Amino acid sequence: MAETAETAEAQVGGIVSAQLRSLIERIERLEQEKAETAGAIRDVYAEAKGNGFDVRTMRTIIRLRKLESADRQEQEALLELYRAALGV
Amino acid sequence: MAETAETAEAQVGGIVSAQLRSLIERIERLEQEKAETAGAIRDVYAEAKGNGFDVRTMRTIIRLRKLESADRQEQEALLELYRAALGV
Amino acid sequence: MAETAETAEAQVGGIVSAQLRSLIERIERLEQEKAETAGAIRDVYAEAKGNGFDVRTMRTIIRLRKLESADRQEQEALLELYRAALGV
Amino acid sequence: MAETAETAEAQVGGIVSAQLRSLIERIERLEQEKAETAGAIRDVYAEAKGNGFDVRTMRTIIRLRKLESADRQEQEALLELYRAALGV
DNA sequence: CTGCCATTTTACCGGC
DNA sequence: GCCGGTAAAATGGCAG
Repeated sequence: MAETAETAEAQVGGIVSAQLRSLIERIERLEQEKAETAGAIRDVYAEAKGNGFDVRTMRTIIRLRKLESADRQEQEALLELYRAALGV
Repeated sequence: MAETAETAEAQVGGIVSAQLRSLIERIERLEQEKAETAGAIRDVYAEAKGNGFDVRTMRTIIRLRKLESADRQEQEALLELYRAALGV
Repeated sequence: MAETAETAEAQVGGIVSAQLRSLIERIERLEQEKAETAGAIRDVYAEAKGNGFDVRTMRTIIRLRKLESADRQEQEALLELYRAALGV
Repeated sequence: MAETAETAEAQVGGIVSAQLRSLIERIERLEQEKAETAGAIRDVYAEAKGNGFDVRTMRTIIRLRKLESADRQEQEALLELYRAALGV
């Protein structure tokens, strides 16, 4: 066996370090992607504004639609909960 | 006039300090009140559970009702927005 | 005896339903109260800001004060914050 | 020419409406994409946690890395974090 | 004790 | 260029 205890430990530290680096780089890549998508959204709003639409109103519409969809999902969840509670 | 510049400055610092203390104490008092209300809510859930109700279901119902009310409010806000936009 | 089994059951269902409604309303009332207190807290922060205080620093002070069992390091941070806040 | 003024106006309204719908759908699509990327990030954090890494520390590291113009103090904090993370 | 959900804090974006 | 408000991230608390 060629490695002393310290060397083995160093290897483990190296491996852990490499894992950490890999995870962090993956996250940073994804965050960049997310930022780009956010940029694209901003561009669409800007385009809309350029075509005379009111951004504030658009945001309200989109928020409302999201809310309605969340509402529907909740209703389904509640129904499912009742279903389970009643052993149907 | 009895005060040197330094003394006046110290007075100002003292006043600012007293203001800060007062504001912080008000906030802490309100936060305590909020915590107490949160405790009361927990108690009601505990009571409900003791009477055989399913807490999870109750939470879902309450969340849904809040969502519905938020939805209604948003719809009104949207209407109001349109109203304003059209100069009615 | 005037009630059939089904009627009695329906009564029980009605009572349970009323209990549930009552519990939910109590919780909703308390949550509203809690929201109002939260609003009051926001108002105090707004007032503080209006008087030239830094809200972020105040939040930090309050958070640190909540940790009554603050270790030495936190005490130092608190001191440093006061120092900075008062421009000493 | 077959269209009255009102009809032409209705057409314009229809076109505006279609434009608005298109813009909103584009935004909603992009927001969904953004949400999916956010989900992927959460997954990576979960994986990291599963491999024994401390998520809070990782978040701090990533935040510090984002501040490319980190001053010396931050660099020291980063070093300290790595040191703690690797148990040196 | 783990995962989920609510709350709180931070960051961003539009408006003035 | 700043302010205010709104959405996202992060932390803390609670149920299971």
